[in-house]
Amino acid sequence: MNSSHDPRSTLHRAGYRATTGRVTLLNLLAQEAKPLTVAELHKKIGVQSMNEVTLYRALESLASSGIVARVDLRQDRAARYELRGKHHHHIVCTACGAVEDFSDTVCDSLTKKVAQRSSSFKTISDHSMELFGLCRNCF
Amino acid sequence: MNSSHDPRSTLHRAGYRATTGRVTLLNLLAQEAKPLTVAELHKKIGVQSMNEVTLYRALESLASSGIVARVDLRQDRAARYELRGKHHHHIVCTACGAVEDFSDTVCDSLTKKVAQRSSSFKTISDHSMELFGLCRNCF
DNA sequence: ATCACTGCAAAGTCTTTGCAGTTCC
DNA sequence: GGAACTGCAAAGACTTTGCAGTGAT
Repeated sequence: MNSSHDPRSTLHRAGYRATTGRVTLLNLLAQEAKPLTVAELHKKIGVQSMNEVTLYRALESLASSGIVARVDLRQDRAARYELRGKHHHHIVCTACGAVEDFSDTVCDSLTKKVAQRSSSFKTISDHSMELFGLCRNCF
Repeated sequence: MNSSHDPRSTLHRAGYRATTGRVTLLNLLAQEAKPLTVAELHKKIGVQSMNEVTLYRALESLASSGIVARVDLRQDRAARYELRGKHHHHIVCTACGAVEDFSDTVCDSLTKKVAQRSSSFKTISDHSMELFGLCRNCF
């Protein structure tokens, strides 16, 4: 049985301690459909349960080890975080902020092609791609 | 002759006034290879020549009318701006911050495909895509 | 017992807002 | 002349840092 959905082992595997706050954070992120800001996460976790600074530090750690991803959805100045599950991209409604995921079928090959053609780049390790438009409600 | 490289007419066409600061800004952006932060632009324009707040306001206007584009290159928390010429994307070196442009050949078709398949989105008007890796110097 | 983690307070960075004076059309 | 633009000062939003105390392993 895979342990990838167990916060405690996820944390331990990455060399972190399984503190209440971080476990709660990972559980919360696991059931979220879209990337959340630190303020949103803080509110959901419970303002009392975890200091906002601690949350910042936890997210920074988790992002640096690839457990969570930091996403820019152009919605505001705040960074958004989501669990790094299977690779995907976002479609964002520029009016209401609704987010839908989609899987790409071409990014990998495009990345390879661009890397080969580039005169100054050696390796490409990651990429971002988001679409922006209007959802049915806002159209 | 096309007036698309003349800051004054660019501004006028968009309904703005061709003030010294904005003309200088557009000229500066035209000769830049990569997106710059407000602080970088401020320094290049000359700290005396244009107040930083005015620069923020100018960039906000120009971005809202599509003359400049705001870009997120994950380098720091500051927004970066570039002239919106022909559509392109960026490869960013995660070590030194070097930026190279590339043109995409697949984004448009991907966008159409995703829009068709999406259950909740009506139209897609824009997209972002950046690649991250290591340049030859940092490899 | 040790070292990662936490909370609190404080500061730092980037950006926006208000308002009075100035400039472009 | 009038609306757009500007500068200055101040506030606001988001994030980071320092340090002493707490908790997980």
